[in-house]
Amino acid sequence: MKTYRIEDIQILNELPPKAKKGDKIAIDTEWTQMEKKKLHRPTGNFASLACTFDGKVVYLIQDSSKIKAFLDNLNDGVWIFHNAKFDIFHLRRFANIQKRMRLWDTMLIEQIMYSGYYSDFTLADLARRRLNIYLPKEERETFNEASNELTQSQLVYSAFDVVATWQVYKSQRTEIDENDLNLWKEIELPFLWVVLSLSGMKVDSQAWKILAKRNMEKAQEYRDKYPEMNLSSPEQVLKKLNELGYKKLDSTKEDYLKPILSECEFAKDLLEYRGLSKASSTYGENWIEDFMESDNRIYSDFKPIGAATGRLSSSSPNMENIPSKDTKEFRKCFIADDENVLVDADWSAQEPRIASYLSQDEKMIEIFRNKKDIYIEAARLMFGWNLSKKDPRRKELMKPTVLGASYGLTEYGMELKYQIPKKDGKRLLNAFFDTFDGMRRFRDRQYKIKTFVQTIYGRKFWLNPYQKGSENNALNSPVQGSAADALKIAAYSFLDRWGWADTNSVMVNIVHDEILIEVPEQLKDAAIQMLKDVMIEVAESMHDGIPADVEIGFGKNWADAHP
DNA sequence: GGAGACGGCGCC
DNA sequence: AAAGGGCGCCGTCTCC
Repeated sequence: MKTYRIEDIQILNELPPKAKKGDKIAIDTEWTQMEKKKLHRPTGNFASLACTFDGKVVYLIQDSSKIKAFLDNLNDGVWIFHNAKFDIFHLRRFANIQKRMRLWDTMLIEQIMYSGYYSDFTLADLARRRLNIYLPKEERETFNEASNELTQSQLVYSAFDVVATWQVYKSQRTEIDENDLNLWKEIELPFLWVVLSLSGMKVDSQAWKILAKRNMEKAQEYRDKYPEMNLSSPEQVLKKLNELGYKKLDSTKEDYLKPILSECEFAKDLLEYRGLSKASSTYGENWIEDFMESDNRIYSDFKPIGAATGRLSSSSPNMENIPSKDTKEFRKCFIADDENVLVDADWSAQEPRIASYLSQDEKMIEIFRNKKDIYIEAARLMFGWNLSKKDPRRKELMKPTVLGASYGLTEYGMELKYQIPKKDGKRLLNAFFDTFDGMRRFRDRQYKIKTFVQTIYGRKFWLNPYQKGSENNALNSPVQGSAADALKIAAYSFLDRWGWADTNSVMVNIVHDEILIEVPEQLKDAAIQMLKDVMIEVAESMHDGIPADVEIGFGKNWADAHP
């Protein structure tokens, strides 16, 4: 593997020339003293901005007052970044950058082309794979500790980075096919601007801290009850359970302990403790201290392609796993500003609808066309049951069966996860695939694929047939990924229709199939109507012939707004 | 004292 | 023999 040499490039410490339409310009920035876990927030200091038109001559400035002029000169060209979200967010601290479609992101494009095939998409990974060039990691890691002024060696390496980005672009451009290019232009590129526009969610920090304190104290009571051991240590917990006579347990996770809860006080205490411990550690005081900003809002770092399926992910903090099932207390802490309300919309039974489209299962499609509840109707067709919406069998048996059918759930999983006896689980799954035989054919067809599978809009997921779980990936990725495609299109379309804002848009959170916006109270009804319309239109144009349904609500906090 | 693996668990 | 997909974050434990 090669490394770049200084004599391969020329560094000019001046503004770039005026770009012409059609110029392809790689751009890269460097920042010093960035706070870890806050790379997505305005921390650190500007160090350099570099670009190259040809992979040889690099224009590089270190004076932040020249950023605007630098970018103005590049305006007519196509901008190439590796992880544009980062550079654009930080450049916006110095220059107004409007959403533009003349943009290429080597990271997102590589993810579009190779999700599932590779798991690492750093610039160094791409340079290694595509260019056979080694970008030294050591130098890259010196930027954080650096003082504001970069050393000569750091400047050279930042120039190498922008050259690598340009060369990776060239390599991708010759290889990318029409399908992947469309995904970029129609879905990921527009959605990138949504992520850059997101506002944070406002948090009632007082309420959160009271909650955190209570959970901490309750967790402490359990620690005091078992002073001889550490309840947070699975190893010690397993030892204790063995002493109590539960010798064949090989895990202490909740699923394995549920069967013994009625007879074992320790197991019961342990699970109580775990819940409180999780709440007070992951969602404790630190959460506020670490992430709440001076405007009382929380700004998460959303990765546009966070999962190989195409889903987003969220971190620092993760806004996708705030507790909601056992208690609404946490989501009550996410609030709207005084004159505003939160509007919260999610697609109902989104994944079963997508599965019915992909499989073209006639009976499932019929149920959705008749606007019926999929779980109730499946029970009727499978067993002749006549369930009400509140019948526990709907939630406890039918939901796992219908949803699990697109994941590859087995009767063993059903027993472990839902305490459904294996015999009954087997019966449920058999009845499901007997009744919905299109789904069985779809499943069996997907299971045979060994190369890649695609979403409705063509997003690829590369399979590794030698990897455990590959068959289920083939089954589930098109379903999960199509849902992600719809989400991205809907989020962009809504903002486009509502009125675009480059930063601090009305959109405040996105959770897989759920979109949250915060709007002035008097615009609430219009927002509800528009968001619902857009989400239904987008879903129905994707799964053509199958109606979509959106549940939408509003309120002063997230819990009340959630339908 | 930090990195990384692991067990565990929050959400969709 | 194993036994549902996708994430990110916590504490523990081990290693250096």
